[in-house]
Amino acid sequence: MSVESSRRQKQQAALGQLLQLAMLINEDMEHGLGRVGLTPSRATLVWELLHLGPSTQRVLAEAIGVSPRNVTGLVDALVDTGFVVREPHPTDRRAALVSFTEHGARIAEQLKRDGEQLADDLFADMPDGQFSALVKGFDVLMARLCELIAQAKEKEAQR
Amino acid sequence: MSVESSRRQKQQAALGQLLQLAMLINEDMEHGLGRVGLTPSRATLVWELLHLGPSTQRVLAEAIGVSPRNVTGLVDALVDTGFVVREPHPTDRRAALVSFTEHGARIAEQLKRDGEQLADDLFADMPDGQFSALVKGFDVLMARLCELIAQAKEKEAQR
DNA sequence: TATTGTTATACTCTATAACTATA
DNA sequence: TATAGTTATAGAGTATAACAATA
Repeated sequence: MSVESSRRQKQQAALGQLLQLAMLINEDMEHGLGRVGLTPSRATLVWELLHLGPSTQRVLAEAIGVSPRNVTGLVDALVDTGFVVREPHPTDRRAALVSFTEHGARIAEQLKRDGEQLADDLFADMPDGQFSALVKGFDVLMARLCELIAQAKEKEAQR
Repeated sequence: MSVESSRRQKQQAALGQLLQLAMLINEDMEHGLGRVGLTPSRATLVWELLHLGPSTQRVLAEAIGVSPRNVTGLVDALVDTGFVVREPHPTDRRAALVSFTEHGARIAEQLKRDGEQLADDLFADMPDGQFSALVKGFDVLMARLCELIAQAKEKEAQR
């Protein structure tokens, strides 16, 4: 077995680990969401609403990258479960402004704290040097990945 | 701003980066799957079938972690699109053996090669030292995460 | 009696297209 | 004419429960 093939195998193991890590974190977060009565998609909307403030569904659709029709369903569900309300837009009678109920605002803040807690749980015990090396690796991977995606898009556009 | 709070912020940024990295990789893979006519769930079944060889639906259900009913739908779809066939089980007349068509086997092998290619694209340019540090970070994170999940499970079991 | 896979039913997320009310 | 959000329709993934055929 050559040195190159060994590195290859390590690279595949690394990709596998990265994917598994992501899967486990997602499952963990999803589990936490379920405990407060949110699904991942609804939580994404709640998250955006926390950062945007009261917004039209159109704005929310663009923020979370789904169709306007889809947002109707997510907002319907969040209204039914008491997280948000639709209010009339002050100047545009076609539009509705989505904003938090008290309960929704409380849960949104809790999601924020939960995220902070998770980051702390994952990284707090890591020595500074190891942590910086990991972040540096993330940076490099992200840059490389964006490069790959841009290349792929270019190729597709040529067709 | 204290040193501690700065580290906190970096930790959150790191978690955000990890999640975004995972999201981008998943989107990229999903895009590739779409090009060969597979959805993520169906591809997971194809992937398991590649590693298990011809299997009953029950075995597949446990391998991919979904209900037997769900596997029925996935196999139906993969039969309709020409990736797999159901064959009678040689000794158990209740069960069906799912196995690849020629086309399915070819695509499954291609998925494997695509994964290898992606790992190469992502990591090949990384110096050995940086790569090892990154893998070490993944190891530590994975261990920490499994610890956290185990703790959470224990707490839930107490209720 | 237990197991394999099905039918029946339901919920979530997603999309496009056609339509209504309003700009 | 364009935009905001809806109804209508469709497809994918997921689940539980009841039931068939077979072990």
